[in-house]
Amino acid sequence: MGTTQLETVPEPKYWHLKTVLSEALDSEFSVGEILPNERELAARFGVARATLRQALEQLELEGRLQRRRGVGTTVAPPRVGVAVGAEQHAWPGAGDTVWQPVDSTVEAPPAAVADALETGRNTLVHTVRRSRTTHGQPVAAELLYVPGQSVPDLPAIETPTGAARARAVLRELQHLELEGRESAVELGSARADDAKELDRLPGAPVLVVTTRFFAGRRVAAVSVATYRADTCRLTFGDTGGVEIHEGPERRAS
Amino acid sequence: MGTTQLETVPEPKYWHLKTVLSEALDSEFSVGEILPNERELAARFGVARATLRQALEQLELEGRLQRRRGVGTTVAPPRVGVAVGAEQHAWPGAGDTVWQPVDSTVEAPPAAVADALETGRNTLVHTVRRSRTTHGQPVAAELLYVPGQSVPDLPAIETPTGAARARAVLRELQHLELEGRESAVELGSARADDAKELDRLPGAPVLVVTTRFFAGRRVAAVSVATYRADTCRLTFGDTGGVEIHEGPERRAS
DNA sequence: GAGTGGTCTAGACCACGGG
DNA sequence: CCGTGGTCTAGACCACTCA
Repeated sequence: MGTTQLETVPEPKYWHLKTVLSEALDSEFSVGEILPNERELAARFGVARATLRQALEQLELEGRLQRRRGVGTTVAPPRVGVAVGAEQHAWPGAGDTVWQPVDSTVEAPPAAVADALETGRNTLVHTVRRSRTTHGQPVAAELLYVPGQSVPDLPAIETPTGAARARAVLRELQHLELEGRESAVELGSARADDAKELDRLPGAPVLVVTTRFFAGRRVAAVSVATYRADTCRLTFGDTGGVEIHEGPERRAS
Repeated sequence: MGTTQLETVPEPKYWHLKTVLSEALDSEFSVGEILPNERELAARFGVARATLRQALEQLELEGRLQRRRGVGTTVAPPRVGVAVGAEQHAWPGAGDTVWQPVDSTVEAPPAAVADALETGRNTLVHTVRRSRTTHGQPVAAELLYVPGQSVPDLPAIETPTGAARARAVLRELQHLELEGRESAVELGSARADDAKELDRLPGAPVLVVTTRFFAGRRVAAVSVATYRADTCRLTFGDTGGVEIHEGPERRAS
């Protein structure tokens, strides 16, 4: 008896490091500032570089830091709020300024999308690639899947090039009456193509927003949008597209 | 000349590993099955354990695997869709079956919440802790912040114990006419208390849903709900709370 | 070419769960 | 107790950016 053994929970080093760094970021650094490099930080805290990196990874995941190979680690600006699923009854691309059509093809969608579209697994559909930027930074890459039935007049006006074709598909889509939409958000990791468009490395954490558009009692289109999880806060609600809040918002510690 | 140098992109080992494992999961394993332990897997693939772990981490992030210390690595079931922000005009706790009141206190909210509430930084508010489970598994932990003005009759009926007090606050809230709500989703990492409630380690990836409830042209309450990012898919839309889809949904490879 | 973050190794020990 | 995943180390080399 006597060995009361308080504090039986030895906090992992990287967790403690993260806390210390987080407080230092709040008090001693300003947005955009470059931190000392990893080798020096590790030495300064008396830990192995791998351990320090574990702490940095967490802070990057939380949107506090931004790391770039060959450049360094900088203090990230607060996450930007991006409106998602506003304009409940507007088709994508209707007078859109935030999304830029990039390309368009005809191909067989991945199985999960085919299921959501309720078409057969091997049915060809139109695809439209779009990218979204805010404040000059890429924040999202989207792939929109449109079954041929949803744009019956398209083949007649077959346009050759990528972006123009994309716009044509979006234009045809406006002819349908949109009845509703359903969205889901989940965590994913960036595929190689998305990563490139988002200016991140493959495997970077992303928020995947899957939306089903309903028209004529059918699923008229499916969109899979990939948002940078480190820089974005997705906003929903009755705001009509207005961003909820701006400023130094931080989660409770 | 002659050294045409195709494939100048040496794919990282862990990335390739992830792909190989992912395909193996699809074809050779079924949900709940236990994988060989990390040391054996690493040996089998001829890589260091740390490298293998990097691949496993990614797969866990994508909800394909579940790892538990002292137990092993198992194949995760498909993510469960949880409805968020349905019933646009219902207060939290109105005949709720998915959320369980846990506790309630009076305290000063964190700065970010105080800002969202538009109360002063040091104003005391009621807090209500709730937890959400699906299929017997904990999926979310919520902290609801309610300024005293929103529940003016509460002090008179001061109830002592935690869960009962939580229910009392929620009941008082129903008296207000809810005008709308705004939600935002972002990636975070679980704090120690949330992690415990979610049966995860601290730092585990979570989807943080911040909701502002409006009544009487004011922000009447703010909710910060923390969902397990590995097991959850958050659904929004005109579904009235019905889950969007069930089944073997997988993102495009 | 110098300096950064990204990948990888081969070890060690620890915390936890279950028999 | 044993086996599991979680943490940590001290190195090495690679890929990228920029002057």
